[in-house]
Amino acid sequence: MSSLALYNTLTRQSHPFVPIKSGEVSIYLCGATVQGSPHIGHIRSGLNFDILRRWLTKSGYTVTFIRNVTDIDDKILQKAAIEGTPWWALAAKYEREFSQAYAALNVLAPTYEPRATGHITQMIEPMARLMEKGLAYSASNGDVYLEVSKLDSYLTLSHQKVEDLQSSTEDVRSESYKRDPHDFALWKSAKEGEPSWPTPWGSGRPGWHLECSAMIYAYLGEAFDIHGGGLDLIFPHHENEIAQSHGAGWPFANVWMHNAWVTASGEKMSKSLGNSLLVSTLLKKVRGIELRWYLGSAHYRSMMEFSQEALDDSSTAFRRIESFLFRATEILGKPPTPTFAPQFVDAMNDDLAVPLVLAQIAENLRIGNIALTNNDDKAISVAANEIRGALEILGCDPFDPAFASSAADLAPTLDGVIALALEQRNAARARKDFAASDAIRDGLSDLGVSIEDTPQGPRWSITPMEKR
RNA sequence: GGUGGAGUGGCCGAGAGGCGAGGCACAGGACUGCAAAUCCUGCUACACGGGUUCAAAUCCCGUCUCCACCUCCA
Repeated sequence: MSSLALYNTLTRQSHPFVPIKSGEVSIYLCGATVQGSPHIGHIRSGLNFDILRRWLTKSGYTVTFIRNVTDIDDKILQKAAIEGTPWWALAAKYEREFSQAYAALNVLAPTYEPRATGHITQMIEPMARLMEKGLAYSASNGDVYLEVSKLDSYLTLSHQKVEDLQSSTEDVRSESYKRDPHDFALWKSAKEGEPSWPTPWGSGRPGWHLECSAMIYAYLGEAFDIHGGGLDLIFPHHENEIAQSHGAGWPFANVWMHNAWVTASGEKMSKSLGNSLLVSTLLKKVRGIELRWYLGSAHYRSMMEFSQEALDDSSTAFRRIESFLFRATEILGKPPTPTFAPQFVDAMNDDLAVPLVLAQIAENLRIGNIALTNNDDKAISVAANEIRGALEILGCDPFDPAFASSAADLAPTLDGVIALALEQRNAARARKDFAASDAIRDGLSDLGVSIEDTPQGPRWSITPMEKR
């Protein structure tokens, strides 16, 4: 049986995964800066790493998964000022929206979810170490900067040269405070009307990068296994995390994993382009499990071009799978038991080759449907078990209580009512009164109840309201 | 300018030297009172130009196009 190999952004290659502590895996994922509503790109990141986490857990590792919340930054302060609400209220509002979106898509809650503002004390330590080593300095404006030129190495993740970097306009403006335009802020000095916390170098608020280094050290220690995030965090965020943490004397992350974008019309989704697709908007069109199936279907390192058509196709495909599992459950008298086929294990171990898994599911679905018509319970069971096993890792198990709808308790009643209608239809069909039988079927269909005649008798399912 | 990524059939999307990934759509067929669902069959593609090789979508050289990052970003 194969063992897990993961692609490491640091080396641009896949390597066999070897955890620091045998049997344990520590993961840190850069979570959201809670300054707006979550769009599907944000959630794709959480979802990709959720699949990794589920797979590691199923592979027998004890996984510690930390995903932070950045609840203080320039944009949060700006937006709060514009809206006239306290910055912490704005941050909390969007943090709740992210939590709801994660939950709707069955992204497991992290082992711990630290907030930046709750870890100011922990940020002092790396700053102090960097100051002691002479790698950081306190500038005349009260900011604390990391002096990039003093580092042993810099930009090892993005493989760039410092001199090739373009200087930003901000750097040009603040050059008088920085010793070098490429130095970056660990700590920003207190400004009128902005929140601040005291430090030995004056009061202020954290720079963007320091919080992650500090929280990683607090929860995962000096060295940990996997650091994840979106592709756009490689530079500057992750480079600067490396700079701070290495500078502080910590070995830091072993493997760096980065997920690719969801694009719309070929371009990265972003608020400035106005092409953001909010999770809440899409959840009005498809169920959470369907949106997850769609967003999880591409390989995590591949760009994913969103289209409504692709989402609809994907939902239809998922309902086929679901329908098979439900029919199998009815025939077998119990839900399938998740199992993992060797090919599935190989695919997941190959840097999470989800698209290969999709092909395996499609093949199993075909075999399972044939078994269904042949009344081959053994084959039905094998196919259903393997499909459910794969869906479980992908976080799309229809039997997962996380996806149970509030209407579930109405199901027995509905079932009875529809069964009654179907009895009438069968009676009509028996006396060859097809006008009457079709009228019943059409009537149910108008209400969103679709009927399938199977060798085991008619089945019904509900078509979501928005699809009609 | 620097650093990466991508271009695969009508559409989506894997693969990374040699047995047609897979899905959707479409066409034909089986089943059905008719549908739906399901199954079977068909649709044989790798941006362009060279090269290496017995063999290239895959390796090499060149070209074109698109995307991302270069201090807000998942």
